[in-house]
Amino acid sequence: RLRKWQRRIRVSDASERNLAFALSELDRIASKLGLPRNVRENAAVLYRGAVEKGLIRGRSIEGVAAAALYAACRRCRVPRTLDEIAEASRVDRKEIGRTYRFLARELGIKLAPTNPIDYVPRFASELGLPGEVESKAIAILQKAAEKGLTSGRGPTGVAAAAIYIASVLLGNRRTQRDVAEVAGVTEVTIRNRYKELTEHLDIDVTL
Amino acid sequence: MEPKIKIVNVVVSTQIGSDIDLEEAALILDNAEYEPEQFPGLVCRLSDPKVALLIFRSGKVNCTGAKSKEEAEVAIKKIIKELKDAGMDIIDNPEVKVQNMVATADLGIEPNLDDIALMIEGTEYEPEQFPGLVYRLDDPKVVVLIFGSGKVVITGLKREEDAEIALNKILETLREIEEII
DNA sequence: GCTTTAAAAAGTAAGTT
DNA sequence: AACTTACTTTAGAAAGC
Repeated sequence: RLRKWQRRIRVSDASERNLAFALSELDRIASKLGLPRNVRENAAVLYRGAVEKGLIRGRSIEGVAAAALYAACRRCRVPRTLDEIAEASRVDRKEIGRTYRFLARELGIKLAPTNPIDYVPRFASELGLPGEVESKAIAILQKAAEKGLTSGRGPTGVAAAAIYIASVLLGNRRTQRDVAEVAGVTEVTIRNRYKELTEHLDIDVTL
Repeated sequence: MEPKIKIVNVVVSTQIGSDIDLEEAALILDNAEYEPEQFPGLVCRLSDPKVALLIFRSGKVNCTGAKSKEEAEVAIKKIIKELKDAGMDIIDNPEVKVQNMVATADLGIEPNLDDIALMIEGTEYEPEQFPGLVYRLDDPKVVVLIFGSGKVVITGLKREEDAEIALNKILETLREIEEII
């Protein structure tokens, strides 16, 4: 009887220790990515939910924490790519993606596909672009979505191309190389999306 | 027979014997690779029916890359003959079972993947990772990858006729979505 | 879970020329 | 900038780690 009691204490000790570790992991990764408090809190809620439903079995705490953070970023509309999360954590993108899908399914969270528009504020800010360019890029992306020019393409690539076009149109030009770097895509991808957007949206970009 | 469905890959399994000496088989078969440290099966590629066969010590055999069950059977008979002619103890006409088939088709329309992802349960669409939307059907238990172009990949098929059934179900679902929108 | 096999879809990436 | 090659996703079997 005493044993059983001690075991319970041990188990709850381990659970608390694991939860504390998970929360510190969330904070560590979130800090590295400069994520706001609400995202961290959202991720913590998701993580606790996963613990309560016993979804951690067979998975690493770091993996679930990283996936929870990835999902929280999307829910808060300040998306980070799987590569960014993977780089900030010590979990590879494949496992984060797999765990994220598992969590979304088991916790009954349905996340809309990442909207390229959600990447614009961050990318534009990192490029030191003014609000007008940001607004123009968003307007381009809205038109692009209406014409089905975003479906199937990587959200970061389309967002990058829209920002590049907007920067040129409003006389705040950034090079494709610079935009590509902050967006984490190649210049080739920006060129491909650039061609597609300017052609189908009848945008005249005179350099 | 409206949509032109094309089977592009058939995976089949069978058994051609038991306790097969893979080292010996590797010497007999031409294009064979056997590296037990890397994988327990012997890999043999044929060019005639362009397929790949995996042969295991247990005598179990997998054949992939065929365009039909018949093609896979031809391939299996070929290696059986080669191994038998070399004196190995092999089963002659083993029963071949189709484990999976992959087909491609075209919906004829360009679907809005975002709408499908939002409105249909059981779909996964993560353009950051892959351009296709993953649609799992329960009835014919298959998985369909839907692309923005309207092209489609159906996999998990056990029977060829299920491809058209799955395709029609998806077209019907897509029509329902458009009505709602 | 991973390893190996084949094949398609479309996007993205990387290395050459 | 074009080409080529290669990896992302899906299913399924096999034997072993």
